[in-house]
Amino acid sequence: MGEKSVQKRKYIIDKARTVFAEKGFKNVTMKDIVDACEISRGGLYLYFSSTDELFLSVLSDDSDDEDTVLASVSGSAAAGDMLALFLKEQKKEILRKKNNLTVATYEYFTLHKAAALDNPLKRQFDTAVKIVEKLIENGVETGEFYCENSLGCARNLMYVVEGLKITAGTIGITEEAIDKELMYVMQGLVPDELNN
Amino acid sequence: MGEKSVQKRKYIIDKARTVFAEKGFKNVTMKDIVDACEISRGGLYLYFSSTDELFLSVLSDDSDDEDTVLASVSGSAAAGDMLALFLKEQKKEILRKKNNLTVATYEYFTLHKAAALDNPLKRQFDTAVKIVEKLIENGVETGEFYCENSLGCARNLMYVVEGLKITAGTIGITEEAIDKELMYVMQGLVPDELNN
Amino acid sequence: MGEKSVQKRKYIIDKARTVFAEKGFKNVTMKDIVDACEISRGGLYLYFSSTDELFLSVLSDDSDDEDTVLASVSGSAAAGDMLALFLKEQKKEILRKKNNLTVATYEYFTLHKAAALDNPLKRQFDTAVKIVEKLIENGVETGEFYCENSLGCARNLMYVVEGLKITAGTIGITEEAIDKELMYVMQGLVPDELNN
Amino acid sequence: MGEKSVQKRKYIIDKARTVFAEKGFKNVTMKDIVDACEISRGGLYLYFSSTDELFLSVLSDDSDDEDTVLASVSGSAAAGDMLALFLKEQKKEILRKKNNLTVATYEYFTLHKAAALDNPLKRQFDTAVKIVEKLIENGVETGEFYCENSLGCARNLMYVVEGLKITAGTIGITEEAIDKELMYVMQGLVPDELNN
DNA sequence: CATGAATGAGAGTTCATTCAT
DNA sequence: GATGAATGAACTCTCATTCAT
Repeated sequence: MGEKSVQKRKYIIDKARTVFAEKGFKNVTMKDIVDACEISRGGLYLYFSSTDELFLSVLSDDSDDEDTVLASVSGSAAAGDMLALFLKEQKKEILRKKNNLTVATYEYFTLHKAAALDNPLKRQFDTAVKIVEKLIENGVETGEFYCENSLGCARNLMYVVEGLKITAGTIGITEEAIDKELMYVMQGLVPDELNN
Repeated sequence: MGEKSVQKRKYIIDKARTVFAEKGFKNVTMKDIVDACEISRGGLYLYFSSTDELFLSVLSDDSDDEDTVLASVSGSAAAGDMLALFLKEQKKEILRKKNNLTVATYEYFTLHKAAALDNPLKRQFDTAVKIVEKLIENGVETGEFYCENSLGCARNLMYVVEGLKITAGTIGITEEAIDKELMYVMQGLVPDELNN
Repeated sequence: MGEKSVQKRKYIIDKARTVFAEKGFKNVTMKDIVDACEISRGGLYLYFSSTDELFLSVLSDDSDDEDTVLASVSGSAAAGDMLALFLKEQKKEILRKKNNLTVATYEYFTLHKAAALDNPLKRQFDTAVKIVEKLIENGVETGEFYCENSLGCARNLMYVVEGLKITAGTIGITEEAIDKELMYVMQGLVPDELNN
Repeated sequence: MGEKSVQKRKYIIDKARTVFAEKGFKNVTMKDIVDACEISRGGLYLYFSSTDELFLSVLSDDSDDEDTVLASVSGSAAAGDMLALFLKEQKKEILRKKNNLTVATYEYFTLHKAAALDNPLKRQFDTAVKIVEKLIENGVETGEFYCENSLGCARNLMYVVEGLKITAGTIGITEEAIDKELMYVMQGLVPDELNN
């Protein structure tokens, strides 16, 4: 096996992300990847031996990106601004047509429920909840937010985001609808006196 | 072609529902259905000529069930009770292991976005929102609920439900978590004086 | 087995002729016949158990028609008129779109060369040659025709007819082209002094 | 896709010609070809994706051979000799058992009448007629032949050849019968004084 | 390391043929 | 006799995977 090229590995993963985003998971064949990468069949197998392995690689590659996002969120700005920033990222993710792995991911983890425990999807969700919780707690301390159950509130927000994601990927959704929905959630956090 | 045996058609649809629930949409082959039904290859084609057609039949067969649910909801009980009943049904749906078509449905409509306009998924979602809206409005009138934006609130609730459904189908979710989440949403509707 | 209905047998043969004429031989399935006849699958098998058997029946049914034609030719009119009449029949056959079994017949006997000896096609061809030969001999006796080798001449004429048939069934041919060709052949029979 | 191995392509075409010659067109399946070539199912599809495509390839491969024949005919020998040579080639073609595509070709163009305009069969026929016409004209000029209508005569000859071909492929025909027939046609071209 | 021709398992689909009614 | 639902064999076609170069 040896070293192969890390660069080429990365290249394949990037191309594969596009393909999975376009076609979901099960619908993608090794041939689709080979065509998208314009490499040889055998060449692909040198790096990945199945769409399963490839998809997981795309997913963990994505986690890196997310970590970056989360890092940027955990700065020291006002809690409200930071939550707004976080939601803006989520909105971008929801609307993203290209490279949107939502449905592919759902598909993949339907086919592989067994691995559900250390499921990247779960980790991702849990991390996001924790971050939102933190942000809300900060906001409550500074008086920007009012919330008696920051964990419940954070979880609620993330379920709404999940709902928006899957809706966007299947039924379709307009930007306005997303804005309206996220606004609605945010307003639940604002103290009544400020709300008026 | 005639309708052949309506009974057998129904039988195939029922078996197929189980298969789709287990394997999603794209992962299901006509052979899977044939095996599940214990009929011949040709026999299946007598009734359905593709997994597409079969899946849509499963879906519309399901709609019947839903209508029943909705009918039961439109009784004349107290708004709060009726919303609770509605959410209980949703919870049942979210938790359902066998015959849960959530992911298969999402998969199907990812592969067939073109038909998005008269998308059963959309119709289903919109109907649910309308019903919840009505229930909330009733509750507000009787003083059971407090809500300034019943449509927004209804939509929020349904996005949460969607989020719970897809989470259950992929990451997995416990009954308690669902209860907690639905409770959280309900409490947002209860007037403050009653909440304490 | 018993008697079945001679009438229905005839009905099936007639419908089948149309189908074979449209689609050739190998391309025709029992289902095609069933559809054309609007009878049941089982019903067809009561009368014919394969397309082979059915096709042969169509063919021998045709022979009856031909005998009629030949009978009409063997009247006592002038040889020239009778040959003209015969060629007119051949032309009709060549041009016939519906119920033209030429290619189907060729196909059938390609697939069943073994049975070539008592091949209806051969019998048909030989009979036609004999008739033309007779007609020419009559014409020579009455001075209408000039021909030193009536058998060769008859055979030549029938090969031309075969060539025209297959050309019509594949490349396609215009009525004028047929007329021109048959005329050319006829003129070869007319004594020089009359030809000018 | 590239051309893969030209050699193998040629190999497949050669094997396929034998199969089509034996079984006609419609009766041939991709599996028949696979078996004849002793290659894998998938392997065949690498080169040809249907019996249609394969058959046309066999046909155009044949055209090359024909061009050679025609070239050899357009030499500068005496017209009579050249026509004799041409007919000898035709006779070889008529008698050829192995690799005789006559019936398969007729079958193919019966099933694909639509494409009749640029029909190779028609092109082939028309070319042959033109060549014979030229040969006859040359012969008339040198006094070897007598013929008032060289085009009509050429066409007649080619219809006879077509008739002989299809007869050979279905009913069957002896070499003597072909000789007799071709001789008959040739004699029609020889001036009377020489004929005696 | 990289290539891409080749393989063969397996999915989709059609149809001749049977058989209970 | 007649029906047509049901069967299963056979065909088309695709793709993951291998391997000689």
